[in-house]
Amino acid sequence: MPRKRVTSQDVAELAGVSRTTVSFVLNNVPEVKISEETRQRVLKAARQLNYYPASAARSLASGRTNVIGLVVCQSPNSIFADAFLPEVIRGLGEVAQERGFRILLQSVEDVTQPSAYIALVREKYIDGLIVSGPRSDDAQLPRLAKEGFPIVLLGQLNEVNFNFVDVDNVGAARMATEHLIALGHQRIGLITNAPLQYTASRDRLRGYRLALEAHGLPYDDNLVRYGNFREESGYEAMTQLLALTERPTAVFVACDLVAFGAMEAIKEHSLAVPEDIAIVGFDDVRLANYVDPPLTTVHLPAYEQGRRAADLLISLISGEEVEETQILLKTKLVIRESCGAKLKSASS
Amino acid sequence: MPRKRVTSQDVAELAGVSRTTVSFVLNNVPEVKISEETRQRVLKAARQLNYYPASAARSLASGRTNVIGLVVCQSPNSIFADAFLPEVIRGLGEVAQERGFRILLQSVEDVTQPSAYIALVREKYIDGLIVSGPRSDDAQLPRLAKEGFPIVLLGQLNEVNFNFVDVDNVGAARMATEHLIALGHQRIGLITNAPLQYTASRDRLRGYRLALEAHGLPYDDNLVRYGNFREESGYEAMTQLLALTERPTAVFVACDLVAFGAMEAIKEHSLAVPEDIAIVGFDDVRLANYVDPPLTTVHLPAYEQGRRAADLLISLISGEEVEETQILLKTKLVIRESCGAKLKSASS
DNA sequence: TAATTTTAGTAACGCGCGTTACTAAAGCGA
DNA sequence: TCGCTTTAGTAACGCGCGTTACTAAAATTA
Repeated sequence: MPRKRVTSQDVAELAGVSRTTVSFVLNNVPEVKISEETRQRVLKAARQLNYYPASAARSLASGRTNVIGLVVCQSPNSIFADAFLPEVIRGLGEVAQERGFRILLQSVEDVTQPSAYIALVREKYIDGLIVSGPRSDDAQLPRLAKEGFPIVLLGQLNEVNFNFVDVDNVGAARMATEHLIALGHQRIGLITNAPLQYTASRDRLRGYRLALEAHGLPYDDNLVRYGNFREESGYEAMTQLLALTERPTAVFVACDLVAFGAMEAIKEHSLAVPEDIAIVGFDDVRLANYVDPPLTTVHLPAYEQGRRAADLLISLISGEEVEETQILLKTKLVIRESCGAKLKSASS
Repeated sequence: MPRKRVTSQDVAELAGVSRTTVSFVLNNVPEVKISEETRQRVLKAARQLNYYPASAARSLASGRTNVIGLVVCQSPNSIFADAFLPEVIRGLGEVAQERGFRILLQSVEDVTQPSAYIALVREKYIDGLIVSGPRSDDAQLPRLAKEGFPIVLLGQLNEVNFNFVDVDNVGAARMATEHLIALGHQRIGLITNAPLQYTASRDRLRGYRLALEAHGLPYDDNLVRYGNFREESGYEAMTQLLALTERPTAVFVACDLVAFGAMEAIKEHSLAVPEDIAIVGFDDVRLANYVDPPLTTVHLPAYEQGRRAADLLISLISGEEVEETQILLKTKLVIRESCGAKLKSASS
């Protein structure tokens, strides 16, 4: 005997009012006056019947779903930054719940077939979209944005004027490099996280250069190599740096995984980190705390990114005036042992 | 000029048929005959108008949403098994997409307030539920199940007769222990992943005992200690084992994180892994491949779990006859260096 | 040819709610 | 008392679709 679904009609009858009144009370429609007494009667009836409005009917009538889509592109970045996605989800989920939204998850494996999430929009499953790890070869996304559909990127795309929440890569890279400079290093190498077509890579390179310039250090092309997310690329790049006649005394590796590969190469040359070569990474993968020596690295505020993205998107959906639609979040340098800072402070 | 939404009415008019016919064609209703010619006309009109049915209207009329809920309880297990959630999501997402379902994500932080996902059900956002890391103190879940709402657990709960997809913990623990036995160990310790109120802990203990029994080895209470997900507990437990007058030559640690702690303790006693004490872990956290020595451990088929769970749930929702509603997945032992197997094979 | 079945399609209802336009009653000052 | 405003609430429409019950025409059978 699965009792029939309780509708607002049932609540209305029990409370002795019209269905309209029930709707007004439960939605707190401000411009309609309802006496406190009937309001309480309605609320009581609803509680008594354990009434839940049917989402489908509600969104059919209102044109809104109160659901936001989270599109997760399984790009190399997000795959290797292990704890990133769960943290983002945590932040996102919290804010969504606070503001009465649900999260619809769409993971996109096949990048050539990104249209999966388009259906979410067309079929009106969702009111807005958060895209993690957006691809610049995705033609659908700019189109949607141009139609005025609310979108927030976790990451950046240079083409169109997207709303986004991202990490301040320039600032982070600069901070990391300056940390090495402050430790007395003059010849500082860079191994990027990825080829330069990635915005993040370019930005981190820029931060590195800014740091050098700000401290009067020359920029030397020979000291810059390019990683591609993976360890092997770091191993390879570091091997090249070590082969230099004048090799760097410190290297900023703009991706932890790549940094692990780099450290491997250093070990194989019977050199020590940080004594011979200091290393600073980027991402603060969980692993970073466990390698030998523990890696000094830039921590990503994934949780905060999730929160801000959700908040921004929901504000856009709700038609609120938003002052800041392109948000760069500050990062934090986690100082462990690979940079040699603790060595310094111990010896001094 | 955001052109008005295209409805099935528009398609009907363009195709010169009734709206009913459009619905029949697009939903492939089998018991209704539509001539191939009009069918094509309708399909063409739909394509031409770029028609997408509105999900809200559809589910209001049909009573189904084609959405499944994924409830992620941030329990200690899932938090520390870093790559677990993304993998599960990947598997889940694939199957869901294949079978025409979406995924609604609900992360539950506050365990005392699990009712958040109840609203998902009551408000008819979803047709079924997948619960990752279910809590036994969650009173809502059994109630829902009793009402006949389709639920699949990722994990197990002993109280009610839930459908679930889980790892064969008994078999996995037995396999791990037997691996150590096969390597010649006679005194094998056990450090559990968690206290015994957790089903998984009990099962792994049981697998350990079964392995001993099967090979005529005595079970010794002194060799069994209890972890609680975290490294420190492993450190602590191993320290106790090392203090034994007759200490084990190998230890099966039923959780990688705990195993890391244990290895720490071993190192501090100036003992070597695996020469002095062999270690086998459980989870195959990404880290496992990078610690020193790389950890031999039980790999969890997270991706497969996601797939099977989605498949089972959708079958239940669709009212299909399902033969197996309680699924135990086989695990795989990943042999690295901490167990000493490679040592053996090299020396022999 | 008439009676029956099959084929191809339609009219109309209902899913449960938000919302607009309207009304009846009460309050209020003159 | 009358006209006017405010208060409190309602009737009715529409959101866009699935689905049932029905029908007209064509095909088949007797």
